[in-house]
Amino acid sequence: MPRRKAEQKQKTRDRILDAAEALFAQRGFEGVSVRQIMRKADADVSLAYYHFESKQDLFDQVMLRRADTLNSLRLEALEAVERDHTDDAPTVEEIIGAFTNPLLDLLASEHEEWKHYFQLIAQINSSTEWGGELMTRYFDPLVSRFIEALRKALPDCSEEDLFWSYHFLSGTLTLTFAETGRIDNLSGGVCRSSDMQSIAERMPAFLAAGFRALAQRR
Amino acid sequence: MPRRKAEQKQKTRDRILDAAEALFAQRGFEGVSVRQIMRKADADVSLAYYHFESKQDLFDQVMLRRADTLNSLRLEALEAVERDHTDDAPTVEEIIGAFTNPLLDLLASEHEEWKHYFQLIAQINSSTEWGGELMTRYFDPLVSRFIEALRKALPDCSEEDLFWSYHFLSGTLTLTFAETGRIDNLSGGVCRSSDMQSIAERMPAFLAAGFRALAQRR
DNA sequence: GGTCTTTTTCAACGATCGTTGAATATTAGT
DNA sequence: ACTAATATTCAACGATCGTTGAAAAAGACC
Repeated sequence: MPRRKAEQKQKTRDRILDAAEALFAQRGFEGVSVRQIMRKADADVSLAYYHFESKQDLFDQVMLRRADTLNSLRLEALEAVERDHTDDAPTVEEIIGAFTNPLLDLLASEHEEWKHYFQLIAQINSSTEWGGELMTRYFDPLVSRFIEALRKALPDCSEEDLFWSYHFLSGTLTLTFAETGRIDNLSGGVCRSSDMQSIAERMPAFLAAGFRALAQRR
Repeated sequence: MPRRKAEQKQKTRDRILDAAEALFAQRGFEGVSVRQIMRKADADVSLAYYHFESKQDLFDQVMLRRADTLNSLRLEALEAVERDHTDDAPTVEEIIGAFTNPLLDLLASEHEEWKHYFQLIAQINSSTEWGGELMTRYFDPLVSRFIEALRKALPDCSEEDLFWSYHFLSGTLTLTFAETGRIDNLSGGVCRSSDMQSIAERMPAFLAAGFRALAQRR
């Protein structure tokens, strides 16, 4: 097994993925050309087709690259919370925290990379064209696991209310972590999209209250 | 003033706008070509450039066409709620209802047209590239008016909490009304994106509880 | 050093892109 | 009916698109 060469190849591949991730996040799949991606990656156009099958495949690999990391961290966080509750069930806040805290941690450690990734997810999640298959394939299994935990935390909540609550959460989450800057404009600088501290303090409380409101509905 | 001809022109213009709206909603600005739009509108390519300055202008006019209608209906609903409270302030639920009910009504009366429009808004709202200017220009003034009403309903709420609460609401709203079908997949058919009745019953309660949770935070 | 395999570059393909100017069809005003 | 104005079509432009095959460069193995 050649070492130097395989390493170099992986490095090039990652450079292409990074460039693609940033540009796709900014302008969407159709808004970016392979040529622009490779220019940003400082490599020849056709090199993209040596490392990837097609533009579509390149996009899929961008999505896949971080999906496993994210899913693992979230699952780990959920299991840690459950481990602390051997007899009783974790609270809604704790479960939502396990779902959102990994995102906050990742943004704190490697901000730019994950910011682009979350922007990409936000776009896909609110698109009818792409969202369906992609989100279902890579994220729904873990989401079902979280909903299962929430079901135990809210035993009186109906299935419909549970799914709708998660759906509302999903919209809040994807928009917030996309850091679109919308709130910066609207608030005239009072709030900043990138202020993860403020988000961590507020989002779980806001969403948990919503879950409880629907669960206690008659 | 010529009547028949001006009418025909307006009809053609609307046909182009309808086709563009549907396709932009489905695949985004860059994902659709002017030729595809005009094929769907059953008209020649260059006719697009007789009615509109450019592809970008066509997109802007698609956005503008329904913005005024939507803003007016929302403002009217808010003022109706305020009229019913001469001495005390409206509740958070009522204000949120005035913000969301017009969307439900429009979807009930002209479902397809407005569905495409809301899908378009959802895409723009969660995009860093386009969202900034467009949303700020056409919707933020009215949003500020709603936040003002919410401030009166929650006099103890800090400014930051108020803006963050609205931001969370905004994510929930745009995703939900885009009818992406995500919840249909996730729930295995228990919930349907197009079930406006279920949304009307749940969303205001969910969001109002969130607002109150942040307002009562110490 | 020479050979083989792997990585990168060069040059080009047909298709489609947004846009335009001139020609044609349709309607308005007289 | 004739003319002027408006609405629509035809034909084409240069640019860029995603993608490919063959040549060149670089590292691995003997």
